[in-house]
Amino acid sequence: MEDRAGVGTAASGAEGPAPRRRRGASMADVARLAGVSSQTVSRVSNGSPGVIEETRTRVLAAMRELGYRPNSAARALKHGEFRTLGVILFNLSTTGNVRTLEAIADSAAREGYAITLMPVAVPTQTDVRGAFTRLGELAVDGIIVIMEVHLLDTSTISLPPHVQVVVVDSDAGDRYTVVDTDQRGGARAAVDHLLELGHRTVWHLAGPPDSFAAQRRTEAWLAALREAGRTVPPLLFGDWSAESGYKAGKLVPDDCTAVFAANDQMALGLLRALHERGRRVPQDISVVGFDDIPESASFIPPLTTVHQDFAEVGRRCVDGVLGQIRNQSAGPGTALVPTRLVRRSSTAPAPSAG
Amino acid sequence: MEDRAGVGTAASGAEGPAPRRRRGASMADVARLAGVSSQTVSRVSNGSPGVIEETRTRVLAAMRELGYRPNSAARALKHGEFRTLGVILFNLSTTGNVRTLEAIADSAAREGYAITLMPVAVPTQTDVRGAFTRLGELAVDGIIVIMEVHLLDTSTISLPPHVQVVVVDSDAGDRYTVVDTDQRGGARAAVDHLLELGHRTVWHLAGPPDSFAAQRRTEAWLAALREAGRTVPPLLFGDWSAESGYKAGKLVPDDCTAVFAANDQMALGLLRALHERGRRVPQDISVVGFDDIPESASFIPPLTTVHQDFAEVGRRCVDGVLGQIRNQSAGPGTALVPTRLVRRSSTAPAPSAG
DNA sequence: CGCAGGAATGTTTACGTAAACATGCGTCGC
DNA sequence: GCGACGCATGTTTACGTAAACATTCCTGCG
Repeated sequence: MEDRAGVGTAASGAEGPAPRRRRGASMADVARLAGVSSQTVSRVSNGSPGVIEETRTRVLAAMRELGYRPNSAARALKHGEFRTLGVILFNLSTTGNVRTLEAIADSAAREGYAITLMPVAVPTQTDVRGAFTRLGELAVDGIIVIMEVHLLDTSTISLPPHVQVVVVDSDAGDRYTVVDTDQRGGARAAVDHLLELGHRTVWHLAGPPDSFAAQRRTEAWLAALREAGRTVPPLLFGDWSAESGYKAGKLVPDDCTAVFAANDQMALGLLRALHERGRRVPQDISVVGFDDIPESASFIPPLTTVHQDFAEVGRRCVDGVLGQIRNQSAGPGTALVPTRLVRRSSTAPAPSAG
Repeated sequence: MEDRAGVGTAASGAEGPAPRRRRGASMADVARLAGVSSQTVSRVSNGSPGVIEETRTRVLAAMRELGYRPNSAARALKHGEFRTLGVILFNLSTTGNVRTLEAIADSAAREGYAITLMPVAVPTQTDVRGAFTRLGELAVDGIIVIMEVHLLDTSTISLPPHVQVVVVDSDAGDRYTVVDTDQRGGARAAVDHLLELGHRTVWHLAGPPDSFAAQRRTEAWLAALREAGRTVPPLLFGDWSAESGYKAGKLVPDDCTAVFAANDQMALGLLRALHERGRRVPQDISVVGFDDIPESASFIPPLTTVHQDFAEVGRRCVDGVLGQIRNQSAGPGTALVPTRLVRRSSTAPAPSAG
């Protein structure tokens, strides 16, 4: 009576209501039903050769009957890998983050990897460390951090060993692999474009100062103006929202003929403010955005903006972690994804200048 | 010589360059270093009682030295659960989906569950089934499907057994647990609000016809008009985008005094079109949106809209799956999350009427 | 002084899978 | 006709953890 009946799928007849196992059928169950060994089931399950057609059919039938599906925990334990990547991010409310996440998920899926999400509500040091720790204990082979604000630098976050990390949009290129859009190049292209159109100088509607992306775009704007020997107008700040762009739009002086906004949403608000003030775009004033969100082609007027290739960023992130996982290779360093200026109708030659 | 040396951490002296194990340290490694049994390490790791302070300290030190972190695959295998929920969704481009996902991730994290993302690029039957299969093999205890279009109904998608499913925004309430916003109630509140303001009838700018949410909002709009005995104007269709709302705004006839848009983005485009046409909102025409996205309070004029509580939806989804996982309970059925009308400045009494 | 009792720690085992090795049987070559 | 080979399948084992059970040792009481 001490046989393995209690482990069987069905009621074992004795000892009351049979503890009705909750876990799914295992290979052993399938093997028993098909009258083969569990190893043969394993071979069928993995498509390994060396199983005669008839046996395979019988095993497959048994699998179907029992609703067998492989236990990935056991598989992961055996293989030493989870085929899963963790993504830490701070919010899902900015276009860039969401699009990047989307691209990461797609790329990962294409490589046969799943994505485990680890959102961190408030980006405090403690929370980030907590997230890293939890992810470290989670079933992931690598981690991608979508880091928009200054954090990794300011403290010694201890990453779990044996887990590879790639960071998006950060300054930590000396310690981690960083994938980022070429913010500087994009911003520079935007400013140069406006200068070439004959504008004396270019105002800048910047994003929040603690954002890496905003910071780089601002730096590049400044550098471009300085190199061209132009006067540098005061900075305007927004918080990425259209509303903040609208507010900033009210502050732009009448003699300003060109504005470079750090993202398309703020540019949208800016356009609205200018419209309300009766300043025609692009005849009186030119506007360039950043991101090339889908809607920007439908703004009034269609927005000249800097296109970011989020899909490519996602792809490189995934390639980066997987590369590290597989070859042990690829130390710290920064990979830049190129941007390109998309010229639409919100920019034109300066009104009075040549 | 047949001892366990080969299993040890360091090189065993013979046979060349020692295969340098890549997996992290295991309990056995920690145990060896601390001079205790692996069971004691387990007890320390899980905070179980019955470990003297001195031993605990020594074990913790060994853990730190080896950079030990528990192997979640082994844990999952032992426990029979992964503490992970899978989320299937079709795109990350609509506000609602993203916000819901965010809420789900937060709720899940609070319950100690992680989220595994499974995006399905093109929502064809095949792809969905594929996603379900892959997720079935994945390390998840339950699945939440964010289903915006008609799919589950039209075929027999076979869900992996032993995995609980909750669906957001679907008609499949007879077969799955469905959590949804009270689309009908919200739409009805919007229409009633406009009728109470004395508008003869209300036009409707609907979302894409294959969207469940759009469909329900349209139905409720229709029902409300019919019950009030009003004439039913022709339907306008958009695709959720501001641009489509803008286009629809050009088609609204001059004698129309009230429009109910199926989401805030389309309402935004609508406002722009009306503005360009010189129709003042709300003096000449009232507009109501749906969703209450953050920006809607900053539209011109601030938009009266139907607030959706995405956080609550996410919470209920997680509660739903976890409930099913834990109690086996909760069969099919639909849970509605209430909506509420937020009155701002885009609605006013009808121009000529009462 | 000896033994009961309990606290601290160790040993065994099972979770489900799959690599490595073992077996058994049929067929082909000489 | 008999052994070697190879193919289909079975058996053993290990992956890392933790429950269940076993052992040791110390304390306190009779």
